[in-house]
Amino acid sequence: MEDNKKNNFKSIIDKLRSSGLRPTRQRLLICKVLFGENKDFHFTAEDLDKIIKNNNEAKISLATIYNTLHSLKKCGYLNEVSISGNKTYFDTNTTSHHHFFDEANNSLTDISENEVEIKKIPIAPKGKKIKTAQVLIRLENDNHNQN
Amino acid sequence: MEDNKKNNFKSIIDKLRSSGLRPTRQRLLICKVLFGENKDFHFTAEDLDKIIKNNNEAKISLATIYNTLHSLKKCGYLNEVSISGNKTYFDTNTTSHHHFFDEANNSLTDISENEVEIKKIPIAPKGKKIKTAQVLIRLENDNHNQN
DNA sequence: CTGATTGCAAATGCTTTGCATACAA
DNA sequence: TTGTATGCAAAGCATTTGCAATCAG
Repeated sequence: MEDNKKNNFKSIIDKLRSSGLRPTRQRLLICKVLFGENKDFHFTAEDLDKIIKNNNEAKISLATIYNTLHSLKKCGYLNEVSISGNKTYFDTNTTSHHHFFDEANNSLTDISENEVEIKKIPIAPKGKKIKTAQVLIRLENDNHNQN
Repeated sequence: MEDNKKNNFKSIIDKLRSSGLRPTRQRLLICKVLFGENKDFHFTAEDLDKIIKNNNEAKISLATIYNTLHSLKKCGYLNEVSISGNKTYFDTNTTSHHHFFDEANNSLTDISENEVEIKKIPIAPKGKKIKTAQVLIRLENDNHNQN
């Protein structure tokens, strides 16, 4: 487990290097938070800022957080998800997948690709091709049947 | 056709009234723009502001445009679509439907409900129920086969 | 009249930018 | 040393809010 983390850490340095990103203290810390645990999650720049502040490992300026998130996105280590209005959400899960969006608390959850099956899909307009087809399932509270 | 517009216009007044919205000059003008032509479209508050400015019918303050859009949304005459990042898009098509999003030019197009069929869908988490399931198909340019 | 609506300008919230300082190679 | 990256504070947008003036019923 410790070994795993070390390996992850080392591989992160390599990944950054191979993408032309210098493995700076700030980038490593951010990557540790984002990719250290191996569960996928969604977050905003400010979420990440808070997590880092709470871990109270040396602080990172918000500007650097934004820079780094965009760099990681450009290199394909993060996806950007546009769902709830005005904030930019990032997703550590870069594979093709679907989402639940819970309107009661503005939270986003992954749905793995194989839990959804699309049977019929329109053809792309001329000169275009389909890049991805993602399903967004909006949830609301079920007051009649709380299970 | 003129009759149709007049009817639309009249029905808009009625609609507004029946939703408890006073048919003010500003609201009528906005509704005329949004629902006068009977094709569905997508727009931002600023788009609407420009359209109204260009038509150079009496100007409407941006704050009022925002207010009105939110009122119309609340009454179910508009849908809000969150797709391309930081701006809020509205959609005059309030029926359940899907979208193409063309990444080459950031444009959104409707896909009618019956062009898509979802075969398998996950069950909602406890205490929640599914409100809608919408498919977003991202498009990119097809450079190999322009048709 | 009386409460709803408008319009302005100021305020807010998220994100980006400019630029001097610090750092990695 | 040399170009990259960081951090701060300021600027930039889209959107919202407060409040006085205006309008609809």
